[in-house]
Amino acid sequence: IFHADPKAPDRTFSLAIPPPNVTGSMHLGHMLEHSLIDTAIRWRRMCGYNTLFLPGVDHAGIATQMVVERSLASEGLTRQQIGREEFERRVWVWKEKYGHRITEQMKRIGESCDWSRERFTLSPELSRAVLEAFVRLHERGLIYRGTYMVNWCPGCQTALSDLEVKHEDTQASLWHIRYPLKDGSRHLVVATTRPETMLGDTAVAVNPNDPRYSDLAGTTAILPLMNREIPIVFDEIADPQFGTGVVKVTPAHDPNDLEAGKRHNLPHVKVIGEDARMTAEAGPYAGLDRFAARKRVVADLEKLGLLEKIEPYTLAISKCDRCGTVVEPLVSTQWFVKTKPLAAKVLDAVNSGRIVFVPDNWNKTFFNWMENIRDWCISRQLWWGHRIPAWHCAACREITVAREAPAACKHCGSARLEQDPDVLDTWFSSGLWPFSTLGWPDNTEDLRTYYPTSLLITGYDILFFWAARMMMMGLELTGDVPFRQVHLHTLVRDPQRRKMTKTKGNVVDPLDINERYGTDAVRLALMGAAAPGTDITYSEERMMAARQFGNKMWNAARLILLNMDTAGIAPSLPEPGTPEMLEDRWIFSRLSRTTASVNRALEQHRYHEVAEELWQFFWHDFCDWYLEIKKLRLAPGSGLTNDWRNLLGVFSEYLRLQHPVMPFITEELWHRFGQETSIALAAYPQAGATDEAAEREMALLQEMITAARKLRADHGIDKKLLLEGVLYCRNGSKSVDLDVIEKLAAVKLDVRTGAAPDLTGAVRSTPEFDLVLRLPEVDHDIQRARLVKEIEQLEKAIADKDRQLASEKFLNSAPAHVVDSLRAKRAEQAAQLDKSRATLNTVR
RNA sequence: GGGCGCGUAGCUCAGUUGGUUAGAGCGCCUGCUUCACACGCAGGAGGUCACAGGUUCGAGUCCUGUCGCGCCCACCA
Repeated sequence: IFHADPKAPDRTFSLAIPPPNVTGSMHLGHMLEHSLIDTAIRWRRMCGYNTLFLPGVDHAGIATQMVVERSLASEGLTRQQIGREEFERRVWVWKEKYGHRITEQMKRIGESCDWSRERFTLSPELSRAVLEAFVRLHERGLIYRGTYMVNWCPGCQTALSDLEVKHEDTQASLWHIRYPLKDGSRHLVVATTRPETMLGDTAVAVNPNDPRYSDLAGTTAILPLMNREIPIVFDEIADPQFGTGVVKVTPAHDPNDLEAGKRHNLPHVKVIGEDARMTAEAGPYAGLDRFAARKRVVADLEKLGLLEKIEPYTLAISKCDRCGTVVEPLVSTQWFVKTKPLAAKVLDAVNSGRIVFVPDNWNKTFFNWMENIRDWCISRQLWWGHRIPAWHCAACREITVAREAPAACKHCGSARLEQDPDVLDTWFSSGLWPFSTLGWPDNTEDLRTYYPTSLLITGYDILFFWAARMMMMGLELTGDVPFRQVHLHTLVRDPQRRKMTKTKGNVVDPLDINERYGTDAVRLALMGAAAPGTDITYSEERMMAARQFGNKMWNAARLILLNMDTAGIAPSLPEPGTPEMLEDRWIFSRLSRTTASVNRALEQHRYHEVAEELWQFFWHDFCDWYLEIKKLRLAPGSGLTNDWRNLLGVFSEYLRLQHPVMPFITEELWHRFGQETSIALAAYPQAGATDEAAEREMALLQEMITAARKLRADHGIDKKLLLEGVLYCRNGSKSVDLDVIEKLAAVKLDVRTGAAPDLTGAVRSTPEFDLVLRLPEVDHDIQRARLVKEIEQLEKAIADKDRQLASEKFLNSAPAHVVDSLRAKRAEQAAQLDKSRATLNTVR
């Protein structure tokens, strides 16, 4: 999140950077953030600017650091002794090695020492904000505690929110099991993908409108293996179209069954425990792992002849996002946030345009999610994080929620209180980030100045986890939006286009990439590839290309500095002079266009266009043409001439324009050109006027030079060999800068007005000019081949236009400017075609 | 099951509201160790824009369908 300080927009800059490991996936944003951290540190060191670092919320990251500290302690070392770099290296290694198994590790370590959980939280300011947010939401009835079906991860040993559960299509089986009726008359067949849960069945359901089973009212079935009598109930839960139309009801292990159970007052039999093993309720299966129990149940049913059939079945299996363990739905008592009222505020904010997504690809998905949002389970049974500020009374079993540990139970006055052992979902505190970092709940100067923030930049993969929660929390707790715009950037994928995640191990270390290619090159490469809406495939080639660009900038700067020295000018960036020469008028016009495009692209968050425009301008306009021409003008000992002022003016503006993309090289060059203060403080360029006449004239000049080079290249003539020739200009020769053409094309030309009387020899003809060169030897085959190809292309282009121009409908319905420009282009091409044909005839 | 997106040069990708001969980088071919840069310069080859229809004077761009690929969301046994 960038805050522009409204009090001093040109002096102050502040930057809030979330830690790179919040989700474990590799973002474009993370890579850019790393370079921003570099930049910010540099700025602060350099000029003492108001660069504000705000605390992040990476609990797992902090926990990892704790583990490393702990392992150091066992070696008798401290963090200070080994130094920051070595410490960070070890943290990285540890993360690589253990990744998602952090919970397990933390528990082991936590049990073996006396660390209190509070040590795992971050800043006291953040803890206070979390506490305050929880208490206020609780007071408003937006946080409640209840017993519901939750997603339980046996790997992490904690409850999860819906978002932390990922669905994966898997080839599984559908087991059809016979449940005999109590009277022994027949049996019902139920289908299930989780046969072990049958041990917890408390009913069998059929659809009330299903004629096949209308005679079953009031009857009971015998639950196989457990030999328990269970009622047969009529409920919509059974779909007559699916399978046999009979469904087993397991209220303790399935959300739908839980609802059905409520409707029919069915008991809950919890046969799978938090450890993923069968409970005592599972009778003979108690103690077995759930998957082992599944095998045993199936085998036992088989033995009893109660297994009707096994069908292959594709099902979306639920797995824990963090550790990949198959999630078990369990009835459990947890804390929840009531999300509907919060979501309503968010929907209103987005609908009314107070929050805008850029690009808007995700609008539809976002609305869909918000409209169908379910309550958010926020309690976690982890070993780090913010403790829930709730105290359980041992006397009356009631709960007291308070900002500070209460001395007595609010309900019965007992002092036998114990704090809830659970901690909060990390995204709960993350959701407070935009304002907790500014001093909330206090009404601080920072909060008044910077809130709401202007822009959130984040990856779409945490849109719901983070952005949506910040909106809900912000609107509820501060009454205003946390940010006005959300730019959802793309993800960087690995070369096989897979998402980069720590669990897959296909991540790259941004610091390492920065080291290898240079931070600026990495930024340029990523920005150039970051077209909104589609992901970036990580490509080393792109990094290398961007590095070459950096070198090109560096070398161009060297050229300028060397020549300044020769000219007797101290390194400086003076105000631009008067554009008198064609190349000056042209480059200023091109620069204006580039500046306009870049500013527009920045506003629209089209960063790839920024990178491309800047690349194109610098390499192919500034270096290839402008500097090549200016080199001819610069004289030793000249002092600061108008030529120099123009050159330096353009260069200076370019550096400022490029600075957000490549902060380091531009800053460095800025200082090498004698600037005292940071380039970041210089005004960002705004577009000036364009000069279309200059652009046209320059295009003609370029065409003349290219024509000469092509003739030379076609005939394989040594570049250094000076060629003589004649240039016939249709509209006179006054504006032709002969010197430039001669130098850049290594030719010596007579310039005449009018058309060439004779097109024999090595000739390039255009409607504007004929260039005839005297070559040692003219290869007519080459000449002919080129002309024939040219003629073919022109004929096709003209034929296409003629077809359009012959159509009444086109002439009547197309806008005038389209018709006009088509006619003009046709005339031009026809003229060129005539010239080419005439030349071809002479070659024949 | 619902939603979003992709398929354009050998490779990686641009192409904002439909409008002149569809672009870039890398790679490839030819020639250059010219005093900023061989991480470079000059020139060049290479595309029936996945396929089939449709709308339109005009489609890479809009619509429909097909094929292939990817992502997000989803408690149907």
